[in-house]
Amino acid sequence: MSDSPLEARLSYHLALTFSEREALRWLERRERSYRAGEIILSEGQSTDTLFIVSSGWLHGSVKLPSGDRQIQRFYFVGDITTTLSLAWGYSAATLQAVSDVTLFEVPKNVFGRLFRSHPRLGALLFAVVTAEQVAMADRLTSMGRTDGVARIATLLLDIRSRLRVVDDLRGSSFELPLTQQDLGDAVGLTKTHVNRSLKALEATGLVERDGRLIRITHVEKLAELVNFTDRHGAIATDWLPPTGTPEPTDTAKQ
Amino acid sequence: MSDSPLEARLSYHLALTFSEREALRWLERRERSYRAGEIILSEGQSTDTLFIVSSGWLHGSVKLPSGDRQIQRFYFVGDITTTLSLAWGYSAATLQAVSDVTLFEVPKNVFGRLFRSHPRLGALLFAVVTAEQVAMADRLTSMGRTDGVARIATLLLDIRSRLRVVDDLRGSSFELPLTQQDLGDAVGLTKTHVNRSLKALEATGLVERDGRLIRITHVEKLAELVNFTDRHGAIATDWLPPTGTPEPTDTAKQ
DNA sequence: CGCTTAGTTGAACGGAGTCAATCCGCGTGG
DNA sequence: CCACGCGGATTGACTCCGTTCAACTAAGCG
Repeated sequence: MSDSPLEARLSYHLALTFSEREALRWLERRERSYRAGEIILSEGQSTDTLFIVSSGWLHGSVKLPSGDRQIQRFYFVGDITTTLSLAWGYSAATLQAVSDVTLFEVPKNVFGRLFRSHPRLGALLFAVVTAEQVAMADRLTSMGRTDGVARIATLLLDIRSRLRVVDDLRGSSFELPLTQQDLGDAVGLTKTHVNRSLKALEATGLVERDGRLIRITHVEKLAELVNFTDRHGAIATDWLPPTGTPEPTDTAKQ
Repeated sequence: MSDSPLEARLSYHLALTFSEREALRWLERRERSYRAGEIILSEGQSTDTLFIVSSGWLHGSVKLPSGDRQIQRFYFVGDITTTLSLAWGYSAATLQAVSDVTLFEVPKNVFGRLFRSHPRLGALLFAVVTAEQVAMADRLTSMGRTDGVARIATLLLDIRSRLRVVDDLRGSSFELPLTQQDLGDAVGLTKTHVNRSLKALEATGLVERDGRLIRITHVEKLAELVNFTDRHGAIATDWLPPTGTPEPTDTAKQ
């Protein structure tokens, strides 16, 4: 009965009330599917909807005048693409499907109402974005201060930990429907060097590859080697406000 | 009467109600000052407070096992350091004062209550963080896909546009109390190469330096040259929920 | 089966790092 | 008022990681 991705994501952090769960499901009404590789939204394109990932995964990227591309972030099941366009009337990046995906389209104003009807959810969503920001800061650190091998390793670990949450992920291997060019665009390397870095990673014995299948044989060891911290675990919720809405008379004080 | 930095920041996007303004001021009660260079909070240190920047600016950084440092982001007047510790019980980075600063300390749960008493502010804060995330994605792109000169130029443009908001910033020059090592730690370069990049920038005639004073003589031209977009302007607010709190009976629907 | 896209590999180049000396501004103590 | 000390800015020489350019191979597909 409850296959709501967003609900699942938030429930991971906190036990939701019936009312809250219902409100989340309310967001997930307009559904649409895309094929792997399809472009859902282009950079600069005007839009007033957000997307909640229902299945599959995708990425947001930008193109530079030089022709280079930077993949800024990946979106997995339960993620909301608020980054792209909530703050403006247009999208700050191109959203493209990595695998076949199903998305819920949420008008921004519907999303906005959620903050009013369910303040606790609003606060929780805020915290989730905050955690994402830290994850992005990690990537920044990775790109700014580590070499090719470490960048690739970090990316693989990160993707793995995201896929783990939803997909079955039996064993330690997972499918990576990304081109080496894509990997390079994500971590700031040339496809050529991505290839060499992958080879080097394999040589350490910590990672195995078979076509699009990646297997990290010693997750802990690799994580320590490249100083990786998983930012996708549970977040603190002790500071959240109580459920429901306060008395209408309760304005500022309290 | 209204020298509340957070209020000023949010008012920039939206006309606030009296009640909302009062609620924001309520956050800014515990004030504390630090000298330039002082460390306010260390990476990993446990804490349950957030900081609102009242005056001056600071940065958040992490240290790598290799000894390298990465400055992940700068905080200016009106910024809230939710990134650092809202989602966990400890800080994800080290917070250090760049200039002399004054900060308001806000307990996380007090911050949380704001979402309940003033949902619209909650949504607005959400949007602000979203915009910050896009700004950080820009930095990622800059570091992943551009050379030293462009990275430094982008950083200077970004800092300038942030300082512009609050400081007087008469003319086009501003003081940059950052070491070349700091600049390097921010954009992923060696201090040596930062120096060379700065020299190269000066050679273009678009930037002038005099000690710690930076002057960008042709902002537009430089911005276009390095493909810089200012993400700190006004954000869309048309999707925000109405002011105040809804009827207590109004739970999920609507 | 030919075509096209992605993965590999080699060789040479170059941006950025490393190492290290020198310069400079400035505060301090004498 | 001046010598000294120190952190930061500069600059030079050399090295190296990652890019470029360019084959060449493997894999999917109509």
